[in-house]
Amino acid sequence: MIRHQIEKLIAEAIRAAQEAGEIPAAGAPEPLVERPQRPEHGDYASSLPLRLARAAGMNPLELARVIAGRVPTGGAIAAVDTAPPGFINVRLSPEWLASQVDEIVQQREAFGDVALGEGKRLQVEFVSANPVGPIHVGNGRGLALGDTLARVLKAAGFEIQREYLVNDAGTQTETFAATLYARYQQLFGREAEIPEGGYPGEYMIEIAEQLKQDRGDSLLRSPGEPYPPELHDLGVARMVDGIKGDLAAIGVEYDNWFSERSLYKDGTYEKAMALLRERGCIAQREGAVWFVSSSLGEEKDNVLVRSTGQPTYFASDISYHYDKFLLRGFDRVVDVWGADHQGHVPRMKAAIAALGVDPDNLTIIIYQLVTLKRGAETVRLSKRAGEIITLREVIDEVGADAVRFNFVARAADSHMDFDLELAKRQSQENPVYYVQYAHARIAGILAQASDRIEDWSAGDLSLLAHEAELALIRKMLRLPELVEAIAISLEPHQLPYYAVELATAFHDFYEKCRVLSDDEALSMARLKLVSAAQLVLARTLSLMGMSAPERM
RNA sequence: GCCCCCGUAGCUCAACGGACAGAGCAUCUGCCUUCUAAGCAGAGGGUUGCAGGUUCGAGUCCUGCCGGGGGCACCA
Repeated sequence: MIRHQIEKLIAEAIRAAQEAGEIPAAGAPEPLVERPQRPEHGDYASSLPLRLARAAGMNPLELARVIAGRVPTGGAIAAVDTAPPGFINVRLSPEWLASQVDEIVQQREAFGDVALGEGKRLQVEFVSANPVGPIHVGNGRGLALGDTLARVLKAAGFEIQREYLVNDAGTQTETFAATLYARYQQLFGREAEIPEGGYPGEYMIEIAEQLKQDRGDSLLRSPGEPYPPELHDLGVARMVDGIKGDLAAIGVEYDNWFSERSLYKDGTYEKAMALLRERGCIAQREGAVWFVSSSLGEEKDNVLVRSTGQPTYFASDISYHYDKFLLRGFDRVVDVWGADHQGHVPRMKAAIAALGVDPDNLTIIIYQLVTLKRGAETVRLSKRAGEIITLREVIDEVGADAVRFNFVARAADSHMDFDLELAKRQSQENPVYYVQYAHARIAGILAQASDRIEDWSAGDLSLLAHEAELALIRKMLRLPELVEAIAISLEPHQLPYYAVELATAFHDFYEKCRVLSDDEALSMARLKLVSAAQLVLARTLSLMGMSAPERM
C-alpha cells in the first residue's frame, strides 16, 4: 500500500537526518501521514515536523525542509514539498497513478483486501434479539453495523464467524410460550388470557395457527395445567425461523446460531462458574451467589445466581464468553450491543479478565438507540406494547439497500433519528442510488463497447492523464486504506461516505471524458479505467452488503 | 444523585489534535440531436449548545454549566 511506503520513506528520512546530525534524535510519533482535505496539499501530508519541533528545538518549517529533502522522489512519488507552518506534502506521479489501473484490474474482486488479520479467528456477534418477536427497525442499526464490520474484517484478512445468540433459556421465552399457549387454546375455543407482560402482536396468532396445523390439538393440556415444554421449543424454533427470514430479506446470513440453553445442557455454565470460584471471584451472600467485581475495581458486585437458584443473564453471558474464548478459542470477539446494555460492559470485561482472558480481545461496540419518528412524532418501540414496526415493513417500503446504507452511514455513538416518512419520501433520492447508478452506467458503456472492441486489455494506460481520470484513480486507491482503517477503528460508517465520493469521481469523469470515441487507443485505455472503477464500486457496495445493479 | 453517549447548515449526518468545518436532502439558477439527466455545473445557507482552560494549532483534549438519549435490579 502506497501509504505505508510513504510512511516508511518519511521514517527513514528522519532517521537518516538524525544520523547525519541535522536534527536531534527523538522518537517520531504516529501516525506519520494523513490524507489532506485540499488537493493542493498533495496526496499525502505529514504534520510530523510541527509535532517534533519542540523536542528538536528547531523551527518546524526548517525541520520539514530537512526531512523532505531526504525523501527520494521518482517512481510513485512526483514531488515532496513543504508548506508553512511545517507540513510535508507528498504528491504522487500521474504516470504511476495511471499504471495502478492494471493492478486493480488484475486483483479484481480481491482489490481492497489487506493483510491485517493474518488469519486470526474473529467472531462478530450482533443483533441477538430475543426470539419473542420479529426483527424490528431498531435492530436494523446493530445489524448493519455488525454485518458490515464482519465483511470489512474479512477483507482485512481475519477469519470471520457471524454469530447470533438465541436467548432461549430466560424468562422472556417462557412468557412468549405462555402467550403462544393462550393463543393456541383460543383457536380451540377456550377462554385464555394473554399473560401479564405477554406479547399481544398478531404474529403470535399466526404461530399458534401453524402449530395447530402441524400438531392439531396434541399440545393442549387440561384446563388450568401449564403449557407442555414442547410448545415452548416449537414456538421458539418457529420464531427463530421467522427471524432468519427477516435477516435474509436484508441479506444477512449468520454462520452460527448459538443456543443459550446449550450452555446449561452441556455443562459449560458449570465449568465457567467453577473457574470463577477457583479464581476467588465468587461470594455467597444473602442467599445468592455474587461475582465480587468490586475487588476488581468495579463499583459494585453483581448477582450470578439468584436465591431461587436461577442464574442471571450476567452468569449466562459469562459462560457464553467462556465458551467463545476458552472452548472455541477465538482470538478476538466483537460484540455489537445497543446502548441499553451499556452498563453491562465494564462488568463483562471484568468477568472476562477473571476468566484469564485478555479483556482487550473482547471489543464491545455500543450503538446508540434509534429514535423512530413519523414526521415530528416520536414512535415508541416495544414488543409488549401495541406498536412494533418490523424491519420487514421498512424494507418493503424503502428497499433493503437503502435501509442498510442509512443505518451504516451513522457513527455508532451518534444518536440517530429514523424518520419513516422521510425514509419513504427520500427513497428515490437516496445516495445509495447515486452510487449504484455509477455502477450501472459503467455496465452500459461496457455493453456497448463489446460490440466494437473485443479486447481492451492491451490499452495503454499512459494515455490516462486527464485530471478527472487521475482523480478517479486516486479515489479507487483509497479503498484498501479504508478497509484497513475500519478494521482497526471498527467504525464502518466511513464506507458509505467513501462510496459517494467514489461515485462522484466517476460521474465527474463521465461528464468530462468520453469513453467510446474515434480515438481507439484512448477508448481502450478508458475502458480499462472504467472496468477498474466498476470493480471498485462493486466491491465497496458488497462490503456494505448492497447490490451492484447492471441496469437502472 | 452517580456513570456512558450526543449537541456541527432549515433537516439527516461527516470531519484520523492539523491547513479555508464538508456531503446528501430541501431551496434557487442553468445543462439532454453524442457511452443511462437516478447525472453535471453554479448559488444561498455556520459564532461547531454556552463559558473557561491546555496546545504552535481545538468541532475534536480537560473543567464547569445548559439541553437531549441511555444506564445505575436477585430484568435482559
